[in-house]
Amino acid sequence: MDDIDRMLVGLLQEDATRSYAALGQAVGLSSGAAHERVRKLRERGVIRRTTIEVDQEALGRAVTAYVLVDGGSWMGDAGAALAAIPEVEEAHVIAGPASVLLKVRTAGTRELQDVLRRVFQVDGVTGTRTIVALETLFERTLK
Amino acid sequence: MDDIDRMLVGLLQEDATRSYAALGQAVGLSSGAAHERVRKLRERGVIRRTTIEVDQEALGRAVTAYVLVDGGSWMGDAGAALAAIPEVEEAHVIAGPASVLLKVRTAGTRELQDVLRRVFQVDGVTGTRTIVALETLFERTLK
DNA sequence: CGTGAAAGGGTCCCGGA
DNA sequence: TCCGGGACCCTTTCACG
Repeated sequence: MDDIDRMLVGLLQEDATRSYAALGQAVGLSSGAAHERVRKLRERGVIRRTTIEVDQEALGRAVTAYVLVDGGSWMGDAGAALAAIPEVEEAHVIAGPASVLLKVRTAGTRELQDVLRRVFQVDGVTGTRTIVALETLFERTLK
Repeated sequence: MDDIDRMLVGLLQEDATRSYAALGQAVGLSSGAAHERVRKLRERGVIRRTTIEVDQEALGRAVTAYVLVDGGSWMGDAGAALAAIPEVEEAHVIAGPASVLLKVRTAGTRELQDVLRRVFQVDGVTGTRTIVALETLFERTLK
């Protein structure tokens, strides 16, 4: 995990369609060496996978909301129960004004209401507070 | 934007290294036709770009936090001012207990404190409340 | 851990339906 | 809009430094 590895990760975050030849040239290595480094970054799990970034609105996901979830008994795997709700994009156990914070994306407010109902049915949940995003200023990948 | 397009988007979200031949086979088209559809999805902006998913901890980003930002005058482009802080991954104007919600990733709590200081210096900001993630149950791409 | 080259496969652009 | 073919580039591997 040296500076060259960090450069390769940065370049691939910007555009993962770059060829190994171009990557190598950018960091001062042959295509073979660049290929080998990227292979190892994948192997070690630094690079999890290569994906596409999708415009969620174009796919009918117009509403973004954050949900603060209250409740005490997080010993049972609430994680799995929350993961079973397809509209939940993230779930974090938090320090602060609630137990868990969710990021949720739905087609509309009606569907959001439905997701909240399902969250409420998860074991140990005693309440939810929802924060709706009116406008997303930006969502980006770091560095 | 028909069912085939949606399938192609789903397949590429899972693994963007798939060949057009494999994509075509999966949706019942030739490699050329699959290529053409994906090209148009990019052109229309449904597919924004192809990237890699990086293990943030492996890159020295151990702390994830959400910051509720208070303040009234969001006419000046606070968006640009917030985007100038590299540790801010997302920024949303919200309805609820604050004006803006940020997602922030830093190496440690010391760096988080530094980010909060810079957020406070943005025009119109009157206060912040920070929610630190103790454990991330999951972060995934939808569908 | 790096290079350079060779073989196989994929991308990408056609003419035609 | 899709198919099939072909030229070209890239990936992937390997012997060697």
